[in-house]
Amino acid sequence: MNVKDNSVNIKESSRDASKESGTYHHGDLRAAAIAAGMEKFGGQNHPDLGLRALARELGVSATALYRHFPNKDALLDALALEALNQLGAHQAQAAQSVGGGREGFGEMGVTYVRWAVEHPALVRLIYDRVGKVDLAAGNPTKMGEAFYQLRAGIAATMSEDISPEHRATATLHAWSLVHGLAMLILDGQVEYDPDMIRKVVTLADFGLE
Amino acid sequence: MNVKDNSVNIKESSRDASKESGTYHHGDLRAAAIAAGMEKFGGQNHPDLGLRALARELGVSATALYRHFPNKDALLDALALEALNQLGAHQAQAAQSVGGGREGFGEMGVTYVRWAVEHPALVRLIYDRVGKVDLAAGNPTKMGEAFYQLRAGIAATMSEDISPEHRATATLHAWSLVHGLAMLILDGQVEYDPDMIRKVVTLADFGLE
DNA sequence: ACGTTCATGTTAACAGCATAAACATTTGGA
DNA sequence: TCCAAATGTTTATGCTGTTAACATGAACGT
Repeated sequence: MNVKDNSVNIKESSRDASKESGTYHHGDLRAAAIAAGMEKFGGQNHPDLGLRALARELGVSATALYRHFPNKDALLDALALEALNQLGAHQAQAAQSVGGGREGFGEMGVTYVRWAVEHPALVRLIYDRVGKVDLAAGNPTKMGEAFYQLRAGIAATMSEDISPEHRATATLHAWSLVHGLAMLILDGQVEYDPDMIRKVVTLADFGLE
Repeated sequence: MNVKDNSVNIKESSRDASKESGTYHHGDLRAAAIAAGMEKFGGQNHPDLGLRALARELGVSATALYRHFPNKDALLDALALEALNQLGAHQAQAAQSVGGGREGFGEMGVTYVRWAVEHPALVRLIYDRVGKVDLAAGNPTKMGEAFYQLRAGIAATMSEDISPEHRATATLHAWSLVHGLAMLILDGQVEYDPDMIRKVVTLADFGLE
């Protein structure tokens, strides 16, 4: 017999973990793994995930995740994509409820930084994974699209009667500013203060108004 | 007998590693370890150091480093401090050979970004370690001083007849901008191009001239 | 000159990690 | 109903950081 005398317990705990969408025989492990991973990264600063720990938390064997992800990096990629989509949605929503110009970008920047502060490990994960994935295999991944959306959201706060080159430069300027500010906060070099963020961000003048 | 028949070889390779400042009996391992670590991080993007690999490279036993560093983090801290000092020196030198105002800061920013691009793993290491160390034990570490020097270098490009608060805001703005730009490049989101860097950085207008 | 002490290095061992191979079981379709 | 594919478990391998016990050699007091 492969399974020992506590097999029933193991199965039960497996069932407890997730019993929705039970299309196949034990549970929807892949989704459960991503959900648990996202939750684990939610309140953390530095991304640190152990396959064994995650599997234990899911009530499943240590190597079970290899049926759904070829390796750890693949799981992290999935998490990073999920996180990037969340950030993108947040950002798009903020861009919608805001006008253009300096104040508009101020709101936009504050939103970016706040999301980063609230999900430090996820921001780190996003940039860490995309830095390795996109370069390795020149694949037009979904992460590429998601990043395009992000940049588009930032560019949306700028008026349209400026040259494309200047527009590109200004977009990069804005992205660098908010990203750098967020990173300095996450790395403990600057303390988070929304008012201060807005002051710093609204100092930006792209010559766009 | 504790040492096997190849003990002589081991000793010899240990001597080869570093024979200067031989104050104590085998070699100056601590310095050699830091030097080797710096070299290993020099041409790397993501910081990744293995104690065993490093020890092997130094011709020394796997656990020998524990006589000089309480743990791996302590070694990384030492490396980060060394790197931060190098960056600081580079930055101070750049600040000296440059005037104030927008162009001055442009030169300064290009220097910061270029150093980051040339030493990716070291920049990552610096911010990674300082983010954990300074917060954990509220110690007025040498890294704190080094960072102060860094900010001072950036602030030096600004004229003096502006209010301290505005000055602080502008400094943070400038730091965020160049740091974010550097990070986006290291993470593969922006390709390194000195001219573009200068364009983006000189877009900054802090109301300081 | 000699013996002790301390800094430094080595060996062996432990727990945890990612991962691969072989085996077991459940599901779903022919 | 039966076979194949999907999913999970067990076992094993080689890596990692770290600790404990032991060895060595240099420095220092007498």
